Amino acid sequence: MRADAKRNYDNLLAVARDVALEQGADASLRDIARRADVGLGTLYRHFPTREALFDALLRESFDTLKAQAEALASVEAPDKALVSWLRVLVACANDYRGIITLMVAAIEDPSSALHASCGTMKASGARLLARAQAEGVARTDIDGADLFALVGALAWLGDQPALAKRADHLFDVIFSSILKS
Amino acid sequence: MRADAKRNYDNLLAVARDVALEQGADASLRDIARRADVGLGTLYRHFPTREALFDALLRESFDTLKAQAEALASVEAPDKALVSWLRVLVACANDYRGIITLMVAAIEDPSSALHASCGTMKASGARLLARAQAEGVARTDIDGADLFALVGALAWLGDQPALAKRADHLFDVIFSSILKS
DNA sequence: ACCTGAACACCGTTCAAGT
DNA sequence: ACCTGAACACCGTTCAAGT
Repeated sequence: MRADAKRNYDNLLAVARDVALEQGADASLRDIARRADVGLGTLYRHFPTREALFDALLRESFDTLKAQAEALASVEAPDKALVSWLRVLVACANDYRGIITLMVAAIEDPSSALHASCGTMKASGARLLARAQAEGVARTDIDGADLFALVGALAWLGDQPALAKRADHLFDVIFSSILKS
Repeated sequence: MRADAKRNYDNLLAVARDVALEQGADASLRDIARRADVGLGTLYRHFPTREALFDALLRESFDTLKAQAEALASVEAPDKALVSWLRVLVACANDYRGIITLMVAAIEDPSSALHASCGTMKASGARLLARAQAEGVARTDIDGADLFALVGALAWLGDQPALAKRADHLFDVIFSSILKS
């Protein structure tokens, strides 16, 4: 990548982070380009879709979550491992209001730039769930897809100003019933 | 209301229903006016906000739900009454994809045209929940606001194409843990 | 009273023209 | 290679002008 292109890319990402943190996942791309002092086409060149932009914004979080899932799978008690990992996942989704909707849509859309990352998250969760189930500490009538859906629902709660304050409590309500330890 | 105005109102509502059933709660108002062969200002005259339009579209459902809640409160077993009423509420919300987001926002916004209706729904649910709790068949660590939030989360699941098929199952998972019958 | 549609200030997305 | 911004086809919302 040419030096000026690299500079634009980094600047764009930094500005997008600021804007998206305050305006959420459907922030105006035009506004981002404007604040980054860059032509709109430059934004589209670096991030052909909104999903590509958010995948870049969440890159670190996704990588960390994947590593954490692997680490937790061997050390912690299976129920604690699952719940604490899910808590982090939901928190990451809540960083960008509305991103969870893009993420769930990405699951069934292989052409989405978020598809791979979301597949990884889903698989990591499914593994932690399977271990908890195998050890008899999680109910067995849900699977990895159900778990991802529940994460989506809880992240959505955290995105709604009117409901956000209940999100943590409802997380406990729901997972206390899924785990039977 | 003048005869021509009444005709416009009814027509607008009918067209809006069709469009919203297929496009969801953020259907284009311009498109609705266009399909109703009416000026955009006429739509705004009859329905000053999107919320006002959807409150009108959901009027019957809201009234029916309120009546059902009252009827169920005296005949059915408290746990069955609660769950079956909630199922209908979620189904109504799922009629218009995305309407649940407007509804939850309306709770904390007294100026929303959906505020009253949502308050009524929340109160109806809270009453059924309180009865179930009083009779010892529902866990007591959630309140009416939590219940409404759970309904929102489940309705949101039903709105997501990638998750909708799991919504019914997760409804059961969640409420089987809230009711202890 | 009621209706119309132009006007305004925004979007997302594309692409010819520039360096 | 990369960048720019005008162009296009849309929005929601308001409001002067018409009947």
